[in-house]
Amino acid sequence: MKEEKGILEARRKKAEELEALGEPLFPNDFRPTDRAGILQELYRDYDQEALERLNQTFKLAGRLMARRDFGKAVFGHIQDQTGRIQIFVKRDEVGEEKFKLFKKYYDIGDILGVEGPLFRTKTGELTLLVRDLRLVTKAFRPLPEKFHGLRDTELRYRRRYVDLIMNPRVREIFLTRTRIVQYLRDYFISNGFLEVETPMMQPIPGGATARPFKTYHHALERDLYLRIAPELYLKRLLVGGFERVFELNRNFRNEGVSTQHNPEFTMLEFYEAYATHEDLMRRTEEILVGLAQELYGSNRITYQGQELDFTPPWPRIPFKKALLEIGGVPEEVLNSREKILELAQAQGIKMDPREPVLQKLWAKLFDALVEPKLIQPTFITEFPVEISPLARRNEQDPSITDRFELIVAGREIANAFSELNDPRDQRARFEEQIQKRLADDLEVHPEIDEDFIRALEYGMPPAAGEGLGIDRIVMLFTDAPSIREVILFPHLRPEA
RNA sequence: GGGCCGCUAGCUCAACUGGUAGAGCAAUGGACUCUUAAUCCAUAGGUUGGAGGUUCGAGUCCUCCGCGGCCCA
Repeated sequence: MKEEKGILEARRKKAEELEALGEPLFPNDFRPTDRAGILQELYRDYDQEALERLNQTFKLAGRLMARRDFGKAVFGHIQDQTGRIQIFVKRDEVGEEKFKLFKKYYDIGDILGVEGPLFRTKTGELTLLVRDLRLVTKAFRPLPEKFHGLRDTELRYRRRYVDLIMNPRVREIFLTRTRIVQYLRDYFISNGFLEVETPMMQPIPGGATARPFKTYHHALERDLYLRIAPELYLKRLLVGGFERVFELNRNFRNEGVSTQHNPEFTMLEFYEAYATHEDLMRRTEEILVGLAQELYGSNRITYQGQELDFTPPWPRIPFKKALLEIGGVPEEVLNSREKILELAQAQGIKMDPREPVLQKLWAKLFDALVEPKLIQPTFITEFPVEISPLARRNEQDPSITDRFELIVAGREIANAFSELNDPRDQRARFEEQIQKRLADDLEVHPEIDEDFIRALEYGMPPAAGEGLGIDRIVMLFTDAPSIREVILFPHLRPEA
């Protein structure tokens, strides 16, 4: 057994003493009827007299966060999901025996059940005068320091439960995350979209270019991959006759972990039959403005010190034009592999010189030179067909696609296009992708998803689809600099 | 992947050019019936992220490693 250090040992010993006195440490028969934050709100404007007239007692459970001991009376604060409220425990109110238990055996960090009327202290704070109290859950570990709380970033992520106890701002971020997810779900449901669930484990990972996680199904004796995107399955549903569908769930990509990337992240993908990417641009504007209004009552929000204005319409800039004018890449460079590689070298942009697809090099330039400069919401359109294997070709110019990406604050927030529904072209694009694939490229799967082609052969209605990066949207609307601040349990390397 | 910064008591942080590792909060014992970072007295608490090295002597200097953060790409 691991040797325990002073404080842990003391707490354990104390708990065992309490247990020996016949007090259960983890009872489950206390039923609170009130909550701290609700009481604060309800009785905010009640003065002492009004509270007395109420002539009512309240019952709540919460974690003891602080105590101030005066001998025969103790002030404390208890905290539940909704907030905090001060409690006043007096010997004369709770009786000698319970008072002694409280003073000697209950610690900061314990969850207590308390009962009594509300009053106002001399300083005017709404306070529960405790008539009865008991231990609901004994804490065997001490909380962090009351004033500074838990600051160490690493510890905050590794022990998010402590982070949530100590830092109200963190609770707020995750409450906002839930509101955002609920808003989006409501939006799509009320616009006639069906929420569906498609496979997380796929025999052929598709719908994006990314290195997948691989696993193995023993009974089937086959490899399976955690999905990198749900796209190909959602399109099968369009074939099946569901005309508006969405899925809001996790994707997995086997890439680095950092403040901007988590190996599992949340994506909302939606597909709309008989719509085009133009329609989706308008929808995207509507959705983000709606969120800004819902959360802040304004089209403008502040992100990391800069103001973002979501008032539509947002600029639409063709991909190539953005490279030339925003990225400052000269036209003659774009058409020469050698010159691109030269430029990349000079600017320290990482590129594989063996990469056979010129447009993939363009994409690298775009990520490095254009994306970071786009702060206000901007649609980039007309992506080259070579890097858009699932998007419909533009009718006038078959070298580009009817696709857009939404960039906000230098980050890709959404990716959408009118869907390619010609099975012949789709097969040709997949074949092209595999043919041009470098032998050690783990981001392009070397097999064609034949069943997906077969589905297209049955006829997929014309449609447009979009993926919204939920973590990034939450970052924007909670002013979070790191993806780790908006994911409850972000992946970190194993503890040192 | 590269550069820089950090890792010291449960938590938040000190410790000059290398010279006996400290404080506040938390804890323990005590005083106190309107405090809110309560106050006052006392006590205890450490393999300084890990492994090597230099030195009479290392938290401090050097090397390697681990984890995190920031910046670059």
